[in-house]
Amino acid sequence: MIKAATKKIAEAETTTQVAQETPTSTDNESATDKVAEAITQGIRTGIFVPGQHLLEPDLTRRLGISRGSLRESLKHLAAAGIVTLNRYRGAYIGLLDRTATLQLLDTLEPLARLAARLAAENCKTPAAQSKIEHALAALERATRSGNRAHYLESRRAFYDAMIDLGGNRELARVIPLSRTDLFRAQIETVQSDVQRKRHASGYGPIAKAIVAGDPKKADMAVKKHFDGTRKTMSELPDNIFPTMT
Amino acid sequence: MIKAATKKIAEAETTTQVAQETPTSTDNESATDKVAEAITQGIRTGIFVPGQHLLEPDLTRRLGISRGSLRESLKHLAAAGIVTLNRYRGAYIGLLDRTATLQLLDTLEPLARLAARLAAENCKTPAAQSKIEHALAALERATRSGNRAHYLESRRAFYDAMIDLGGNRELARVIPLSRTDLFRAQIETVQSDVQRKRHASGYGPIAKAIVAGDPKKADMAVKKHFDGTRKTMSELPDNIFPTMT
DNA sequence: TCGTCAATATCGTTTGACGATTTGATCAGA
DNA sequence: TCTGATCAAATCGTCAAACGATATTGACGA
Repeated sequence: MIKAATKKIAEAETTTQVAQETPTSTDNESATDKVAEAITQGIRTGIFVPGQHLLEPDLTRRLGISRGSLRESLKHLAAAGIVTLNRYRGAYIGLLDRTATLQLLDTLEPLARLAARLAAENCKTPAAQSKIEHALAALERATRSGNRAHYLESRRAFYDAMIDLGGNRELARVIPLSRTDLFRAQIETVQSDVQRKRHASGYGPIAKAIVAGDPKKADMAVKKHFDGTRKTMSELPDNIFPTMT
Repeated sequence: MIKAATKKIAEAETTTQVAQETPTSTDNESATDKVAEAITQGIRTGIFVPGQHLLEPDLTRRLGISRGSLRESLKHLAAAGIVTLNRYRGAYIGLLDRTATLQLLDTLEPLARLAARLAAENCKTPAAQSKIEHALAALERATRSGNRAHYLESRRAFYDAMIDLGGNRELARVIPLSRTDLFRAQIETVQSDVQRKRHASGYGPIAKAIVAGDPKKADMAVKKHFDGTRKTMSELPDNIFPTMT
């Protein structure tokens, strides 16, 4: 049975299509950055599955780049925690067990709350308010659409808008380095619709508090959002997490 | 589609190993990792100065590695914010202006406070307590010695001990990705002795609260420490920061 | 059935090469 | 003299090929 599963993974690897050139990509991007972007996008869209083994020869063929550039990309992604490198064994898409997920939430929460507070403090102009509201509207639209990649993209866009509004560059640098995208991509595939809805509904109060310019309320809204996520986590069965052997 | 992805997760579970890196120091370091370590250490010792331009030919000669490996290292360091890469212009050791420094403190503070709380909660055994006390003793010794590299090293070791004790792996991953080392290395060269002493004295109460197993007090001690650092920052003249051209 | 050992696949690293871009100096003209 | 264009050198981004090192796999024999 192990063999069969392995074969299925192999099939998925070989039949996976290269992510077509992103229409929004700028020409200023280097090849290695484009590859990194392709992989992160592939995780969002489900082309790459958490835990999947990435083979250098395969990736170089599919992405049409040299091995050196690919390895630079993998180094970059490894530093961001998206892939893990095992010496002489290659790269794997990151995989979070239950403990790692809870620790991720503990780490991310204070950063997200800081981001919300800063955003609320700086949300004075109508332009800023509309940016948050637009991001929220897009997120709600994506939630209704049921398209997983679209939802994950909008969710990240909402965070980006919030962080950008706050104006703290270091925060903007660090938050994406937490493995939130990985966590979301992994959970998104296993949670129920009601859990998904619960999670998505948490962004409304956050946006409202930010637009109202109320840092304290924004902070609390984010805290509540994280508490809800922890609740969802506690409801998920053990078998969706990798087993440590 | 979501169903399919779920199935993929299940398959990945059975066929892929949990990417679990060995937390302790492993000697199976690759050359690129060693180079990255050499550069960060070089920053601590003052061999590399913030803002310095790193030339690939020079570094390959000096470090005795190939260009490919060096570039992988630089990619890793860039992801960690230690160096910044400019297309066709090369790599520069990161440089923080006053605003970036304050934003760095704002971002790092909640993480450090979380680390202190977790450490205090888990500091039940005598072994754990002695580890913190040893780290503090080494830090105080380094402070008295006046050796800058030694002090920066001990300071990081103290943080590492605290983070390790807390047991949150994600926090352990994210905190080094903030550019604290860069900030410290930059400030260390310009602050006065009284400022240096003030900063170093902040670690005593933190360690004491952790050893006492008092999360709340540890949290407050870290907050005070950061407030002191902000005060030091406000006392530093503008001319020590890079001028934005 | 289980352990041993060779074959294979993949990774880590080096070397060399080529075009693309920036940089700095040179030089002509106002 | 100053200004601007021109050109050569330096450096970077990328590719290709190769070699040893290591892990994985599968066959073989006890």
